[in-house]
Amino acid sequence: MSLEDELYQQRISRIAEIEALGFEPYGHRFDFTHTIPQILAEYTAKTAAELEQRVVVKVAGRISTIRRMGKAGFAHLLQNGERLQIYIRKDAVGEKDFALYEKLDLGDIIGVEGYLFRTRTGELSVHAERLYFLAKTLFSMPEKWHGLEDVEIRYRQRYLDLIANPEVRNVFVTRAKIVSSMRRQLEAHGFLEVETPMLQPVYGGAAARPFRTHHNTLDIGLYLRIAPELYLKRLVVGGLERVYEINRNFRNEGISTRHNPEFTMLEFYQAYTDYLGMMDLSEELLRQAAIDATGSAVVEYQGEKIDFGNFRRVSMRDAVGDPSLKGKALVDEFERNIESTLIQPTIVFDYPIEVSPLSKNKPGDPDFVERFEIYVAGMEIANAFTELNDPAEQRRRFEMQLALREKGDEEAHQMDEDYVRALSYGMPPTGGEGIGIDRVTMILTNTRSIRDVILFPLLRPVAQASGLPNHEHDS
RNA sequence: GGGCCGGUAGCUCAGACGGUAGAGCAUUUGCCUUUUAAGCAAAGGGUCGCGGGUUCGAGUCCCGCCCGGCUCACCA
Repeated sequence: MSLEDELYQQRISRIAEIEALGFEPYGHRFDFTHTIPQILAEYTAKTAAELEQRVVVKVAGRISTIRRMGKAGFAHLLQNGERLQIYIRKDAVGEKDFALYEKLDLGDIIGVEGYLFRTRTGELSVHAERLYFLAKTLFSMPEKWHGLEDVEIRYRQRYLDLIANPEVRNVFVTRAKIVSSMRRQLEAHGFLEVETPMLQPVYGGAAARPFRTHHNTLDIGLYLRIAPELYLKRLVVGGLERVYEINRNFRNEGISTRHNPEFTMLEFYQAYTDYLGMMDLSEELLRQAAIDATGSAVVEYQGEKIDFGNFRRVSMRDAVGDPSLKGKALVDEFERNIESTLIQPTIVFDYPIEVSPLSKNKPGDPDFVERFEIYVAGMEIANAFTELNDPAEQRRRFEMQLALREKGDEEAHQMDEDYVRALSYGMPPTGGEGIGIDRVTMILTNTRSIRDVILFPLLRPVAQASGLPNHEHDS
């Protein structure tokens, strides 16, 4: 028998032993008096003498360490990323509960009732008077010193990563703070949160290859959206003058430390402003999100201090510094040599018209449009423009894209007749922007890989895990 | 897709030159009523990612494949 089977069988048989003692191996509701973080926050400052007026508590958590010493012992319970020590002695908990204690495994989830005290070495602990059994673990937990290091297991079994590595938990707590900060701020500015289709008959709003799927009852092909943009602007036409959506986009392209096939985008649209208005708003949003997520507008990323309170604004032409370059060549040069050098928050504005089919022309400068992107730590984190609201011009732009598609550009935009029709009813002048939530989270949590800010990043399934056949020519 | 690196016990890792697979933690048994990487004593535990090849002999060398990481290309 392999060790893994042996450990498993051991724990299966322990379930029967726990039942024989009169406990359920998988408990029901447990009414705790405090969470472990609450106890630590409330009582860490109390001295041993102050705790002599007994504070009785009921707490629950997962056993993360255990030290048995004959007729007594210590353990640490882990809850919400924090640990509290418990002290169990036979004469305090009684025969039955002590027999349970002797059968506990690392990773089991238990409840403890008892009073707070400080040990000889001063650690705040619960002096147990009663134990409750809440859930059995059948597998052994990652090692206590090094945690879980195997990157593949960390991503495939994220729950183990979250148990073993407290800093991972913090990344996702910070991510949630960023999202809620954005929501709070946009709502304060009068934006309405909406949801638009993920399944789209025509995909648009970005240059990317899509995922394809099929609806059985309608018997039609559909695309997973690459962006919500064209739907959000239909809503602006409809009079929802400030709208935003925070949701997933899907792009059928490469995977890297900065790219996951599904990723989270914040898009927002504001009627009667332009890209300059979007610049001001995005500086404010990002600065405040940094403060709400980390406590400061200045954050450290990979050894660099990045100041979200101070954005530089530079035109793409000035950033590249070569007046002879135009169109795609200008963008190529920018992406090749300039982008990675933009560490501090930088707004790069005025893009060539060729690469910007949804942006409004720059008055007096027919080769350029009113568009900007924001770069931080060498990464693009936002893309914004004054929205093109002239339906005839929009149709010409789509036609330019179709010409590119004819020449084999798989990422060129599709014609969207329904969108042109919507614009034909009149869309007010509008500024719009998309902010990549995953990348902002990377910077604000000081992580190098996008997989570390996505709970379940896409990995190749192991063995039989995929339920679908692979289609060789499905692109 | 290309290049580089990795996959050895449940976890974290060692294994020159090819010569009977190791450590710590975890597990099991015994002792231990304020320990905290608890301690002491003993024990069990491995298709060395998978498949071929070379060899008297392969964790180690060669070939192919699988999975992952970094990186380049594409992209946000």
